[in-house]
Formats: sequence, C-alpha cells, structure tokens
Amino acid sequence: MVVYQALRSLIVRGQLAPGSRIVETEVATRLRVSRTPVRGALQRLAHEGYIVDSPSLQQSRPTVAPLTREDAMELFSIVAEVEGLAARYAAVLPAAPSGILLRDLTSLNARFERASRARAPKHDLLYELDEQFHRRYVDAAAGPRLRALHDAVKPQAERYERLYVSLLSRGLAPSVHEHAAIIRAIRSGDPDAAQRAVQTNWRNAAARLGDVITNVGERGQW
Amino acid sequence: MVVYQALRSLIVRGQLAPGSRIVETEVATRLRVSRTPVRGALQRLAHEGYIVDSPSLQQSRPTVAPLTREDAMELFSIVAEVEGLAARYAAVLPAAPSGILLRDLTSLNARFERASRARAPKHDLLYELDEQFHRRYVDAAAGPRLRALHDAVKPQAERYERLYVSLLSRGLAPSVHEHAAIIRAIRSGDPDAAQRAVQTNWRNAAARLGDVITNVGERGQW
DNA sequence: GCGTACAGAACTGTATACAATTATCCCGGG
DNA sequence: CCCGGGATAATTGTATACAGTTCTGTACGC
Repeated sequence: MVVYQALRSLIVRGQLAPGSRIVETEVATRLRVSRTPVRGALQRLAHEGYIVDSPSLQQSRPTVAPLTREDAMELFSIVAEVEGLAARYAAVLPAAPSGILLRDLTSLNARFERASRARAPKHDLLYELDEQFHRRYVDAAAGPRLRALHDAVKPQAERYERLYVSLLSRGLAPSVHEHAAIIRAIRSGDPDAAQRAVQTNWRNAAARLGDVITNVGERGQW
Repeated sequence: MVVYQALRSLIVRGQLAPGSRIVETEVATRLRVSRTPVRGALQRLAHEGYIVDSPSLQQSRPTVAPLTREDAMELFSIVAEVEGLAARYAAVLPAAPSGILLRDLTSLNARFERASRARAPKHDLLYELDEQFHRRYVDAAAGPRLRALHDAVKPQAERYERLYVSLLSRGLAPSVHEHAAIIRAIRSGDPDAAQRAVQTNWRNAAARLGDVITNVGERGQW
C-alpha cells in the first residue's frame, strides 16, 4: 500500500515521466522493499490506467501511461457521464441534505475562486478544491455502485486535472462560472438541468485542456 | 491471467457462494499454482467489485461480494443509462448498418424466445443470447468512450443476469417483448423512444429480479 | 558497410520460505 | 451459564531464489 501510494504520487505529479519504463527491481531497491509489494502496486496501477503494458507476448513490460489529447478527451467525457448522473440524483435530494450540500458547494466554489485569483496560484490547492467540489455532490447523491464506478474512473483523470490547473491557473474563471451553474441547477431541483450543467463543465474543460496539451514531454526525475 | 479467469468464472456462476471467504492457499492448491499469481487475480477481482474485503485493519481478508437487491437495482439502473444512450445513437444510424443491426437483433431475440420456451432451458445459452442482444447495438452505435464505460460496468452485472435467467427462465416472455419494443424503436428512428425502451427493459428486469432475490443463500461447492 | 545470428544480460513470471497479524478455541473465574 | 484471557492455529504480508522470455550488443559473413 505504501509502495502504491509512493508510485502513484510520482506518476500523477509527473516526476515519473509519461512513456518511461518501470522496472520492478529498480523500484524495489529505491523504496527498500522486495519485488512482491512492488508487483502488487504495479498491477493495481495498471488497472487504474496509470501504467500500460508495452507490446509483448508473454511478459508485461510496464510503462507510465502517456498523456495524450485523445485520452484526456475520452476520459473527461466519461467523467461527464458519471458525475452527470450523480448530479441528476443530487437535484432531487430531500430538502435537509440538499441544503447542506448547496451550502458546501457554494463555499468550495468561493474558495476555488479566491485561490484562482491569487498572484502565485497554488496548484495543489486548486486541484484539491476542484476535486472536492465534484466529489461533494457525488458522495451526497450517488449510490454505492455509482460511487464505486466514480472511484474507479475519476482517479485516472487526476493527472489531467493537475495539468489543467497548472496550465490554466490564470484562466479558471470559466470553471468558476460553470460550477455556479451546477449549483443553481441542483438548487432548482431540475434533474435534466443539473446533469446538463455538469456535462457542460467537463466538456468545456476537455476543450480548454485539449487546446494546450499537444505534447507535454517534460521528463521529471526523482 | 488463467487464475483470474478461473476465479471469475466460479464467482459469476455462483459456484463460489456470495459472502464466502476466499483463502489464497486454498485457491492456489486447487488450481495447482503458487500463491503469487492467485494474489494478482484477487487484487484485480477486488478492483472490479467481485470481491470485497472483510473489515480488518492490516490484513485484507477477501470474501465474495454478496448479491443484494439494492446492489442489483443500482447496477441495473446504471446499465440502463449507458445502454440507453447507446440505443439513442443506434436509432439514428445510417440506413445500411442499421438494416444489418435490425436483422441481427431480430434474429437474436427469436433465438432467445425459442431458448426460453424449451422444456429444460439452458441457462448458459439464455444468458449468452440476452448478452449478445444488448452488446450488438452497443457495439454498433456507441463511440469508443461509451463502449469503454460499458465494458467497465457491464461485466459486473453478469452475476445478476445469470441469476435472472436462472430464476426466471420460465417467465422470460416479458423480456422477449421488451426486446421487440427496443427493435421497433430503433427501426422507427426515434432516439427518445429507443432510449426509453432500453431503460424500461432494464428497470423492469431489475424489478422482476428484485422480487425473487431477497436471499440467495445457495452455497455452491466446486 | 550492412544485415543476420548467436551469446549474454536484463527483466518479468512463478514458487517457496519466513514473518507478522488476526482469528479461534479452550479454560478458568465470576 | 456467561465472560475474559491467553495459547495455538490460520491466513495474509514480505522476501528471496529460480525459471523462462525478451531485448541488446557484438561479431561474423556477405
């Protein structure tokens, strides 16, 4: 588990460059453990999409999954579907939990806006706030199955979301407005509108990110 | 990989009873392999939702995920959304591929009906035909990202679908009719109707299955 | 000079041994 | 009879050794 988190952190932060090979023994010696826990971590990371297998017949040859424009588009469109469904449920929540939800969302979006206006925006903070905003209504409204699906899909988008707030930290105003639109739709109790607002937010984010991705070839070392 | 498939098959067919513990050494000896590949398979199955971890602090204690009414309802509702979206696209397909699709769907539903009328219904065949019916229009109309989502979600419903055709093999007439309604809606070219027909099919299936699930305590041995 | 074949290295797949943690069972006390 | 408490067993976590496969580099032939 500690190995998994260490590797995952290195990958999502880009310190393990996309496309680079990952060798079990090397990771094991660096982290001072044996290959067994490393193997488990790699298998899990492969499932979650952080690692892909180089073409090979019998052996797997894991490499860090590349960050491509197409992949980002596809991933964001899936997140749009899943979180859109959650927002649909959130719109028809009973009054009591709905009130708390709306208050939290408003607060998170306000903090997100303040963070995006800072002279030297903290990318980690921006990512955390955006992430918390979306997770808030998913947790509030989704059943365990939808949440499980969300948990399986969303982490794969983390790399792109971090890229998003890093590359666009100066131009996050549209995101703030789209978040506000989501809040309004949920408050109005219109499931269709809520679902549409979330889908619009993610599709626009995909478009904005796609414009600037092209090739992020920065190869970090650790 | 062979271990994964063997275990998955045992679980989806109910031969490994829901709720029962899974012991690494036992699986290893039965399948005549060591614990190492078994461990990998268990991790993957856990990630895919076939296995859950018993409450424990440091150790994981895997058990076969239970089949509950609530879980079936939620899962089917998600499938209804995903496949409903695919059906929406299928309704507006060009004439040429649409004709082939409609012919295949009609044929599959006819075979499904015949199989359901058999004196001793073959459950495996019934499952396969129902599965193929739905996969046919998804493959024909869904884009890569929707298909990816479908691939992630649908396999988890396999356990419930097999239960469905087993418990209701005598009463599958409604399914046949609902399939026919889906075909008609796609043929008519009405996206809303197609989406609604698929969602109705899954919601009714969930209701029919929910009535008979309650407690499936049959503990299969292998 | 270029291509191919062979030898060696590198790396992953599997098996087994050991350590650590958790569950079970039995026994004694209340 | 029920409730701890502790010893033992059961099970998972980790480490290491070995086997099989793929990649790399070099040398030889054309």
